[in-house]
Amino acid sequence: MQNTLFEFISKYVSLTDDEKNAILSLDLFRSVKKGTTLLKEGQKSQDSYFVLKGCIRVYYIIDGEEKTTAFYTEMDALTPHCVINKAPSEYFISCVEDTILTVSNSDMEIEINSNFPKFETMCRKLSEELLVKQQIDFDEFKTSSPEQRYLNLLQKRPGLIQRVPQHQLASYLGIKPQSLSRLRARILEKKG
Amino acid sequence: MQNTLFEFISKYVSLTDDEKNAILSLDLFRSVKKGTTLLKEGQKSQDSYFVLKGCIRVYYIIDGEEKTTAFYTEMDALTPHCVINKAPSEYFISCVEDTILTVSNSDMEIEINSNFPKFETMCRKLSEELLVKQQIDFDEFKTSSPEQRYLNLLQKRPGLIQRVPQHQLASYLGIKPQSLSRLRARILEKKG
DNA sequence: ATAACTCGTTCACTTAAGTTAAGAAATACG
DNA sequence: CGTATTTCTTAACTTAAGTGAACGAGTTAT
Repeated sequence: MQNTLFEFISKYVSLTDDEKNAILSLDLFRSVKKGTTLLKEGQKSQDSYFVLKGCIRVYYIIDGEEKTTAFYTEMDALTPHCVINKAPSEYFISCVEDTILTVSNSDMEIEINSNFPKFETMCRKLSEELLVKQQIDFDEFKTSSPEQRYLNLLQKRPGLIQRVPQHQLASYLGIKPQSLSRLRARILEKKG
Repeated sequence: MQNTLFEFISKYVSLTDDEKNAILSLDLFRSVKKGTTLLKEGQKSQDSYFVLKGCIRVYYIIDGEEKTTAFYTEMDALTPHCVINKAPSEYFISCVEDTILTVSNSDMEIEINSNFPKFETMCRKLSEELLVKQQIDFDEFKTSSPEQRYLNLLQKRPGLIQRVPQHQLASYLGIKPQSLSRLRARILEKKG
């Protein structure tokens, strides 16, 4: 499990064994049951997450309806808006599956930063990379239909469709669950 | 015009007069005519932009059709994907209006960085801020209908609708120009 | 000045998504 | 084990977006 974390970090900076041990001594690892809510709307939080195993999702509740906007799975890092904003959260975060993740708060990060300047470099690289990735995702979303989005997702994250309830997937694609069912039936028809 | 740049920078770090002069000596300012293409699909580029006056847009050409995904206006900064990726650009950038902007390339940024560590701090803060802003925009896009998106845009960037051709605005909203016309007529009906 | 083009709008028609409702299948729970 | 609940699918109907075509207004080019 720890290897997953270090494998991720090694994409951005290389750590000595001392540095690795320093990180391990922070005791960041947590096990969370399916259905657990990590963050609620209106809450203030300092916690960032890194998913080692399992799946967590971000969703809003708008007019009483859940609107899922993101799924984070193995090797995905998530810093909620409210941590950057220092404002109450506008959304919920909860576990789709039993999940193992690291939880780190701002104080810890400041402490790591002061001991290991490398860490700051990693954060800069990471947020630059995420910015570009997200911009590409957004562009793809804007320029394609729900059906294309679904086919796209099948290619890019083939596992996700199996792991996640359809109604959550539907709202992630910007449509209603009924439309997703219909759309899938339509695709099968075309193929067969 | 220079004040606009320093006003922007002052949101992230404070500069001494010496530092300001060092930036001015780089001769970053450019005037560009409406319609000029700053970046083409397939091109490699190192240039980042900051809009002082005017408007530039990002668009893809997919199946021969322009798909506009972003407009940048006064005080907006833009680093194209290809600068981070070091891969050929997937999209075009061109001027919607006569525009004044700063153009800086990676080499310059590295040089500024080595002389003013402040500058690196600014970049980190900026990309964190942009990441959150963009995530919120994406979430809003996913969770709303074209009509809601249009009304939203009217509120958030009221000037933009006047400054930009309707067909570009339509594809920015994820719909066809005809649908935008219809949608606007529908809204007027409801009001009147 | 006229022809060619671009741009925005409108219309009729097609296609796909939203809505409401019902029922089957899977899951959770006492 | 069976009951309740959630999840997924199907269907009929409504609403909105896509498509293709036509038109007028404004722009550009020759």
